[in-house]
Amino acid sequence: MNASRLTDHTGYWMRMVSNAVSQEFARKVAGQDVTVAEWSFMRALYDLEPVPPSVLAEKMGMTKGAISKLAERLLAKGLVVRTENKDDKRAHSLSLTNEGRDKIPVLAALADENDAEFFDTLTREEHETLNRILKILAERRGLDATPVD
Amino acid sequence: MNASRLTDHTGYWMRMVSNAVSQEFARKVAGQDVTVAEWSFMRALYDLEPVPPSVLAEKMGMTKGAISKLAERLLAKGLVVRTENKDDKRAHSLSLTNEGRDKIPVLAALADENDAEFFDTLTREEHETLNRILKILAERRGLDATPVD
DNA sequence: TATTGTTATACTCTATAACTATA
DNA sequence: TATAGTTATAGAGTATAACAATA
Repeated sequence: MNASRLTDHTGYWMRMVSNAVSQEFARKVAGQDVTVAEWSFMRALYDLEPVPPSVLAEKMGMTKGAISKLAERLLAKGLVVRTENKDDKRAHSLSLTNEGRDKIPVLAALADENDAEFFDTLTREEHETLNRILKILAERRGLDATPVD
Repeated sequence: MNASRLTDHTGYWMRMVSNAVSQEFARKVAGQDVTVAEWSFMRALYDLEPVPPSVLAEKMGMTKGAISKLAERLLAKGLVVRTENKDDKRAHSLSLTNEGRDKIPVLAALADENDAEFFDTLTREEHETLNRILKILAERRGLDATPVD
């Protein structure tokens, strides 16, 4: 085990790059009064709504406690609503409000901008390969990779 | 801007995957009484020691305040030492202690294990491509990609 | 004055575990 | 008893900004 072997950990470099990307993106969405985790939550809702918190937790790789806390904040911001389940009073579903849904394209544009800033340095082929690999990895972990189109 | 376009954000998927990898790795290194950020810090030191905190901050994409806090914790654990700079009494350098250096191969083995768990699902070529791309991205951001060998 | 680094403060993110309400 | 979800608590990670010491 020599020094150069140590640099070969994919998880290490992925964390390094991902943190840089997310930190910069956090700055961008702060102007919209939204955090990165909130964007992620809203993006997932956009595909899945109406969805119970338990399913969202599974799809996002988070605990239900974490989802609950995030949901509460988005509820307070008026971006998300709860809908009661008539069959089971313990359960409910989460959806975007109109205000929340209207914010999606704005935030997506910022995400595009941020992606460009970091990934346009890659060739088109490299970028596509990276996307493909990331989706494979997400899918294998049961994270919410939308069905192959 | 339709729904399917929204799934194409590289940053989104990278964060999803990176968080899953780091969370699992955190569980693994917890048994060594080390956090993921501490491992990252120690790995960087392994390549750069002795190094002033300011340089480490730059190489790791963190603020000097964050480095200071991490360094203090590793100092308390006996894994890192400070060395005074005789020319400039404001400055100092950080290095691993023998105990810290001995821990590196143990932690690196856990990182290998964790990488295998997540990335062995890829073909060898895909894995190598991913590594190459991540290093390109890290380098362009001035993060401490060790010199090309 | 400028620079190196620390400290104080605050907030996000997340987990674990205890709890509540309903089934 | 089991399940859906919330709440309480705690700690990691990080930033910003004020500060101290030295240059």
